[in-house]
Amino acid sequence: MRSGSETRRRLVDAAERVIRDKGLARATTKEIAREAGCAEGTLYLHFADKLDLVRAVHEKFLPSFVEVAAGTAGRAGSRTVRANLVELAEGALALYRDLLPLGSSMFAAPDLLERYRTLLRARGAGPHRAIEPVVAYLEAEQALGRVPAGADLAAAAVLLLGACHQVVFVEQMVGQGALPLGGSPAARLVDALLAGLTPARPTDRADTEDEA
Amino acid sequence: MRSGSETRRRLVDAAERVIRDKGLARATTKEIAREAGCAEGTLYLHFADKLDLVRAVHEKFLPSFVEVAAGTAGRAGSRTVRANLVELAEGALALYRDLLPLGSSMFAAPDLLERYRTLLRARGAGPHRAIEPVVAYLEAEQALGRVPAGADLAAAAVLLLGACHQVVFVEQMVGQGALPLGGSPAARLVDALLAGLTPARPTDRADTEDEA
Amino acid sequence: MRSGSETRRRLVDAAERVIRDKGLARATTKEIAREAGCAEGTLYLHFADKLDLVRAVHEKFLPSFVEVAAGTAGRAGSRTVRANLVELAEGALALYRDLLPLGSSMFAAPDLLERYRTLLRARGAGPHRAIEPVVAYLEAEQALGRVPAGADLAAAAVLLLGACHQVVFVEQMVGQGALPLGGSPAARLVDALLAGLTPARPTDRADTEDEA
Amino acid sequence: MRSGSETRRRLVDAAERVIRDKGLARATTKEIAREAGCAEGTLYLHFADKLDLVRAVHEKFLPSFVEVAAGTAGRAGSRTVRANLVELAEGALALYRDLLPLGSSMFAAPDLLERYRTLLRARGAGPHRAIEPVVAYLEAEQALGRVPAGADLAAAAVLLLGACHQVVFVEQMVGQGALPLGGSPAARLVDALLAGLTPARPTDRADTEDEA
DNA sequence: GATGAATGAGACTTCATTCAT
DNA sequence: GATGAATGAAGTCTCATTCAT
Repeated sequence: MRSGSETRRRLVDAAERVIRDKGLARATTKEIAREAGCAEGTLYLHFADKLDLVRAVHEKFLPSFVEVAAGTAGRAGSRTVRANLVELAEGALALYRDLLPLGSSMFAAPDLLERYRTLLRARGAGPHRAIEPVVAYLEAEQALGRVPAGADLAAAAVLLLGACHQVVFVEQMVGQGALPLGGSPAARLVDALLAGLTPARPTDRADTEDEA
Repeated sequence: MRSGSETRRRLVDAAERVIRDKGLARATTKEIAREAGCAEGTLYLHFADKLDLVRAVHEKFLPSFVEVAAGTAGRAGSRTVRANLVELAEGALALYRDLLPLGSSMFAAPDLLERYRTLLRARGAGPHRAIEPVVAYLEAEQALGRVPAGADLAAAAVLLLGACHQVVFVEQMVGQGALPLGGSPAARLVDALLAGLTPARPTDRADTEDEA
Repeated sequence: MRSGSETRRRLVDAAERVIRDKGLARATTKEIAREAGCAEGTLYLHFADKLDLVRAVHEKFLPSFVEVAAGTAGRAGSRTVRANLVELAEGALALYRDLLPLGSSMFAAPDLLERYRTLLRARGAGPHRAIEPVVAYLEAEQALGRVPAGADLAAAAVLLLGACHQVVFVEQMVGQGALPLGGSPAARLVDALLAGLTPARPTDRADTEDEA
Repeated sequence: MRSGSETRRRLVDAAERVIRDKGLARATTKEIAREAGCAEGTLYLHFADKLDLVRAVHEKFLPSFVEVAAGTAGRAGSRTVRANLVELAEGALALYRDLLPLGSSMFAAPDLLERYRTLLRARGAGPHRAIEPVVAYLEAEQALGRVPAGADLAAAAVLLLGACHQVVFVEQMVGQGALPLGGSPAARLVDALLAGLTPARPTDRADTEDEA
C-alpha cells in the first residue's frame, strides 16, 4: 500500500497533472481519480487522505532541489566559470518554472504547508539545499583560482538562485518579458554577478568600506 | 459598491487578516464577515463575489512593490552605496515577509491568478515594478560614478531583490536560519553583489570573455 | 441558533419521525432534511452535526422518564392501590412503547451513547429517575397503611417498571402476544406484585428465612 | 457456506468481538476481517452479506435465553425458594449484561431486526422463552407447596426477569449505581417479589378486591 | 477456498451566494 | 444599506461488495 504500486504511481502522476492544470484549489479527488483512470475510492486505498496524496506529489520533487546543479558541480575547471554558471542558471530557471506552481500553492493551505515542513525536516530536504551544489561548485573554482579567494560564496549562490526564482515568479504572475532582462536572462544575471558593482577606481572602493 | 465606505474597508482588512492567519483556502466568507463584524450578506453589497474581495486585498498592496525603494531612491550620493543598498535590501526583506503569503497563495487558484493578472495589466503594476526604483537609484549613483559605467543595472537589481525574495521564501517554507546567511543577510547579499565573482588577476578575467 | 426556532423544531421532529420509521442507521441527513422540508445544509445552521441533532431528539424525551407517574403520584389514598398501580403500569407500557426504539438504537453507536450519558449527567436525568415518582407514590400509600410498613419500595418499583420495559422489549423484538400475559398485562403484573410469592402457611415461610 | 468451517467460526467470533467493542455502526467488514485474520472477500464465501454474518452472531446466543435457568430448574425443592431465585436472578443479570449491547443495537437497523424476527419465528426462539424455565421452576415449587397455589407464575417470572433486564439497561445507559438497589440487587428484587405489597391486615386486603 | 485491490453509491459536511425582512 | 436564515452544489471520505488471480 505504501510501496510503488502501479495504481499509486498513476494517482500521484494524475494529481500532479491536475494541480498544474487547475491549481490545488480545483484539484478535487473526483478529478484526480478520473485523470488516473480509477475510482475515487481507490485513492483512499493508497493514501490516508487527499493531503497525503498531495504530499506524495511534492515528495516526488524533493531530490530536484539538490540535483539542479548535479551536472555543473563536476565541471569545475572546465570551460569557463561564466559558461558553467550560465548553464547552471538555465537549469535553475527550468526547475523553478516546473516547481513554482506546485510549491507556491502550499501557502494557500496552512495544514498542507505544515505537513510539508514535517516531511522536509524528516528528510533534511528543502529549497535551501539547492544552494549547496552551487556553493560546492564555486568552492572548487575558488581552489582553482577562478573565483576570488575572499568571496562570500553562499551569498553569491543565493543571489544567483534567488534571481532565477524571481524571474520565474514574475513570469508566472505577470507574464513573460515583464522584467527588463531581454536577451538571455541567465547570461545577464551571471554576467552582472561576475562583474559586481564596485567601480574600478580605488576612490570609489573606499565608499563600500563602512559598517552596515 | 465601489466607493470607499467604512464597511468596505473593514471587510478588506478582515479578509487580509483571515487570509494571513488561516490561508486562502480557509478564508471563508463567514469567517471574514465575523472578523469584520458584519453579516455575511453584507459582503455582497460591496463586492461582486469573494474573488472580488480577495482582489481588493491584493490591490491594497499594489503600490508597495514600487514604494519599496521610495526612501532609498533619493539617497543617491549620500552615505555610501553599500549603506543605501543594505537599507534597501532590508526594506525588501520586510516587504516580502509581508506579501509572500498573500501573493503565493494565488497560485492555488488559477481563476484568482487570472483576475489578478488582468488587474495588474490594467494598472500597469506588479512585482516586476519593484526593480524600477532600484534601477533608478543605481542609475543616479552611476551618474555620480559610485557605480561602474558599464554595469547591467537591471540584472543587478534582479539579483538583489530576487535574493531577498528567496531568503523569505525559504524562511517561510522551511523555517528561519535554513540558508547559510548568518549575521545580516541583507549586508552579506549586498557585499557579495558589490564585490562580484571576478578574480583580481587579468588572466582569470580572460576566462569570462567567451561566448555571450 | 440554539433557541427554539421554527426550523430547528421542524428538524428535530423530522429526525424523530425518520429514526422511528427507518431506524437510526437509515436516518440520513438527506432524508431528515427532506422530511423537514428544508435543504440539507440548513441542518448545520441549527446543529453542530448529525449526532447533535439526534441528541436533541433524545433531549425532547428527557422529562418523560419522570413524568410517567406524575398523575398517579397524587392519587395516594384515593381509589385502590391496585387501581392506581394498574393505571401507572399502563402509562409505563405506553411510554416504553414510545421510547424503546429511540433509546435502544443508541447502543449501536457508542459515540452517541457517550454524548447521551454526558447529557444525562448534566441534567441529572435518565431512565432510572422513572422509579422515583413510583416510590413516592408507594411511600404515600405506606404512610396511609395501604402498603406494608417494611416493604422494599425501590425494589418493588423496579420490579413493576422493569416488567413493563420487558413486555415492550419482547413485543417489539418478537411481536405482540409472545409473553403469556393474556388479558391485561398491566393488571396481571400488578396483581402478581401485590400478592407476592410467599405461601400463606407459616411452615413455608420458614423456607425463606435463610442466609440474607 | 453453511457448514461449520473453521474460518466461518473465526468470522462469527470476530464479528461478535467487534460489535461489542465498537458497536454495530462501527463494525465494518474490513475491521471484522482483520480481527478474524482473513481477507475481506473471504467473508462473502461464508455469508451472503454482512447482515447474514450479524444474524449468525445473534444465532449463537439464541439458546442462552432458555439456558438461563437450566441449572435452577432442577433445584425445585432443594435449599430455599429464595436462594434458588436469587441464584437465578444473578444468572439473569449476568446474561443481560452480556446480551444487551448485542440485542439492543438491532433496533438501530430495522432490516436487521426484521431478519432476526424471521429467524426467531423459524426457531421458535426469542427473549420471551427465558421465562419458561423460570415458570417451570416455580410450578415445581408450587407443586411442593413452597409457592402459593393461586399465584400467577408467568407474571411473577416477568416481574423478576424484567427487573433484571431493567437493572442492566440502566447500568449501561447511565452507569452503575444509578438505581437505588444498593447491596445485592438480585436479593432485594427477589425479597420484594416474595413479600409482595399487600398489607397483613384484612381491611387493606379489601382494597385490592376491585374491578380489573 | 482465499485473497485484496478495485469499485461506486452514498454518507456527512462546507461554503459561496441569494433574498425576504 | 444591513441582515442572517436558507440554499444546494460540490467536496472529502467510507464501506459493503465484487472479481481476477
